Amino acid sequence: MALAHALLAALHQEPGTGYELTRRFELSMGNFWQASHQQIYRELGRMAQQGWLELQLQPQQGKPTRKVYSVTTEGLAALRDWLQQPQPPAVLRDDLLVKLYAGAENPAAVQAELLRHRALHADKLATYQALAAGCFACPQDLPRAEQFIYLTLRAGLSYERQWLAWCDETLSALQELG
Amino acid sequence: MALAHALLAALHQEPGTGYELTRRFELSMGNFWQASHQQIYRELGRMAQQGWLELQLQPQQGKPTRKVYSVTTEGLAALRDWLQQPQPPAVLRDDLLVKLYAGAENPAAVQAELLRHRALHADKLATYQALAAGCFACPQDLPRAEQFIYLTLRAGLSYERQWLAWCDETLSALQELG
DNA sequence: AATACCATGTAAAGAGTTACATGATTGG
DNA sequence: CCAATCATGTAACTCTTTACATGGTATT
Repeated sequence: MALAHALLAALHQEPGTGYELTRRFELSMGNFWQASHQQIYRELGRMAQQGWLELQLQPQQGKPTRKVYSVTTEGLAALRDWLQQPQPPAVLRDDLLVKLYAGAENPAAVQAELLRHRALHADKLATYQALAAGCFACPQDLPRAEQFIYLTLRAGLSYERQWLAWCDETLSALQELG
Repeated sequence: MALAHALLAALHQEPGTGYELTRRFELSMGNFWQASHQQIYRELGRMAQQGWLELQLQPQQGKPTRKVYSVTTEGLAALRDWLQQPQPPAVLRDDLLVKLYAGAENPAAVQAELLRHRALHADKLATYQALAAGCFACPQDLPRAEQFIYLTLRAGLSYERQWLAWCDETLSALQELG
């Protein structure tokens, strides 16, 4: 049920529609949680039924009615309750490392894939750095709640930097292996 | 279908039973792939039906028959084929970061959870370091295929070291936030 | 006597992915 | 005119988790 809690956290920060949440899960939250619009719409429906969210309809001309969700008192209580429950660390399931494990079968293919991933991580890192320099230029001046959000961005930076460094280290090890 | 490929990689390194694979997925491979025994037994059955694995039965007295799986020529071909196909980087879905995102609702709870995770990461790091010092003391003397496996262990080390450092950094940021 | 380990599975529920589907508006 | 963006959803499928189930052996 963690998608539900991620949605609670997002909607508690600011109410929004399924579509907007999909965007947010691609940008700021996408850093540590990924969800497709199908998942989000389904989950929002469930959560509204459960009483965690309330729905405000905003009809528009020529467009589907906007369904703006916001967190109810029960929803906030559920979020607070969940914050106190210990959770195991995220599980890692990484194709690239499976490939490296069997890398002796085709070192060139693995090397190519490492280079590709290196580029993807470098891109993400650049995106996060731009975000940090832009919206979070002076973190100590931010409202309190946003300082916590800034700390999640720092996690993204640290995560991408680590993979980038590991790709480089591994590529040179492969060079030496020949 | 990536569990299938992780199993191919594991069984290509050395044939084994579902139970043994479950152990291996807890130890060396658990570093980058996690799978429960239920998943593993089911997937092994499917893969055998598909012709990727062959099965050798070793009856035992007083115990269930051991079912030792090994990779067939088709299985190896499937693994080699998969090695060449580009794959997106692993997705991260981390409860802890969702909690931090909503951390303003209960900073103390988040701090406690960070400390708990810090300890878990420190434990894992120690386990990997012991493995590196033990089985992989002289990596350059290892057989070629195991040098690739060693590189996946280095990923685990890097990953845990990064989370540990991030936990520390974030904990001191929380101190300052008060 | 109890716990842990070996060794295998089934069933059901929950979460996530992929494909399909619609229709207006805006920018190049 | 085509592609992208806004905005919503359904259906089918796959993958993962949790719970249930059995039974012998070894250790404390």
